[in-house]
Amino acid sequence: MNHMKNLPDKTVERLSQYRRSLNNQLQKGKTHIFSHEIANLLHITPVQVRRDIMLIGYSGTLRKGYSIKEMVDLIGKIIDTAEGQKIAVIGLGNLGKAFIHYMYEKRSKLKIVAAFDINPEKIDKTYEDVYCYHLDRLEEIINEMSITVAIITTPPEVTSPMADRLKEAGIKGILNYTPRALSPREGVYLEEHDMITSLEKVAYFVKLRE
Amino acid sequence: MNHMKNLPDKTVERLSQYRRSLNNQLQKGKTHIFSHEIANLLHITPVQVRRDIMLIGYSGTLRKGYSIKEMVDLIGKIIDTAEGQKIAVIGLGNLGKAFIHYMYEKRSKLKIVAAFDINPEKIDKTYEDVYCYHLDRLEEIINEMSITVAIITTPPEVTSPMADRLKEAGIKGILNYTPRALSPREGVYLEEHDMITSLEKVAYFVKLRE
DNA sequence: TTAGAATTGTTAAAAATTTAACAACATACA
DNA sequence: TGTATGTTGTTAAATTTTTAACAATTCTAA
Repeated sequence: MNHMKNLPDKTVERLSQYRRSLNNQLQKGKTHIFSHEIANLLHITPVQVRRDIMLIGYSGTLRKGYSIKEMVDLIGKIIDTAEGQKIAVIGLGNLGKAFIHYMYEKRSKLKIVAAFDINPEKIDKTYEDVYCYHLDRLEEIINEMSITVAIITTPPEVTSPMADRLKEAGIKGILNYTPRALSPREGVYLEEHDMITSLEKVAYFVKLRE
Repeated sequence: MNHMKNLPDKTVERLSQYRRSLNNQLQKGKTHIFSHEIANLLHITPVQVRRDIMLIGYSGTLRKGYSIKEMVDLIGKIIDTAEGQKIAVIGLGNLGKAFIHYMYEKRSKLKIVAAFDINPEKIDKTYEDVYCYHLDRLEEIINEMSITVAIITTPPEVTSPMADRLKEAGIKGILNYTPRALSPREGVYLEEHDMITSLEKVAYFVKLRE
């Protein structure tokens, strides 16, 4: 179980995707699955699937494949903390709401427990069961609820100061979905996602093929 | 100019990020920039920056660094098509709107020219200058406007049939932002993005550090 | 005018990631 | 029974990506 500390980055990313697809299959009533089936779902190679599975220390049975249930549980043990982590959404605009909606279908132990905004019309109401607080109460609520991860979906002008504030408030991981890139903060894991970049990548490869 | 056909995948992804940061700097009045400055902005290494720049065939001046303007233009030449590509958003929910809003600040030649939905309240109105059509007119409009790329932000149940329909309609690149993974379609470049995965990755690394 | 500092461009080495290859085994069925 | 088929688990090879190293150059200023 301890070799899992050293899982390759790429494998970690795929684990989450495996679970997404495996849960789908589970709902369809499937109980076992072969490596090449998983590979098809994610459009990667079967070898890669088997290798990842090896790395997390799981084994399938030779002619039946892998137990979907067992794999989902194991991935959960690796990816989630025991109690799950708590997440805050900073900025309850379209993107913030999209996140909340996304998480609503509950694939993981991760839970969005609070939203923050400065728009009085949004404050002290819930959006899909998530309560929206005034930004002034950021530090207080993060502390009270032991929130560890924050998703920034604010306007780009305030991205950077917001990251500072989140760090001060004790946040350990930031997912930045605003168009403005952040520099890393000591002691805070930072993941950037720029929606335009993902779009430009698609456009580039479309162009290449012409 | 022809060696650019073979740019490494990772370099292509970074090009778009370089431009995002360089444009920021340009607005601040900066005209030249060193490799280590760019590296700081994206939190990568200066060597990597220089190597990427080498690969796209650009050169800086030895003590002044790189001309920001020239780099932005060159990246544009590589990433954008001459006229830019046209993009459709499928599903004008929170996520669809977030995309439109994001693109509003216009960093690239890419342009969202149409949205599609089935909600009568949204149809035949514009959202931030993007006109929303009824989904029934998908094929017609894609054809008329020569739209090449589509972003799927529909509910997960219809992700897969929608991809089929988009392929039939002549779409060349799909960016899937729904929680349901797609299998690849012949002749269509597919990029998946699952918001939960990006969140789980952050949560995983936060957990690791404890 | 020469030494020193800073920066680029590029080749080579290292590290990470993916893919191939194949032995071992289970099952089906002739 | 035993042979063919299909699948896993794993080592080794190949590929991709990152990092290191350093020569070449420009500028500064002693």
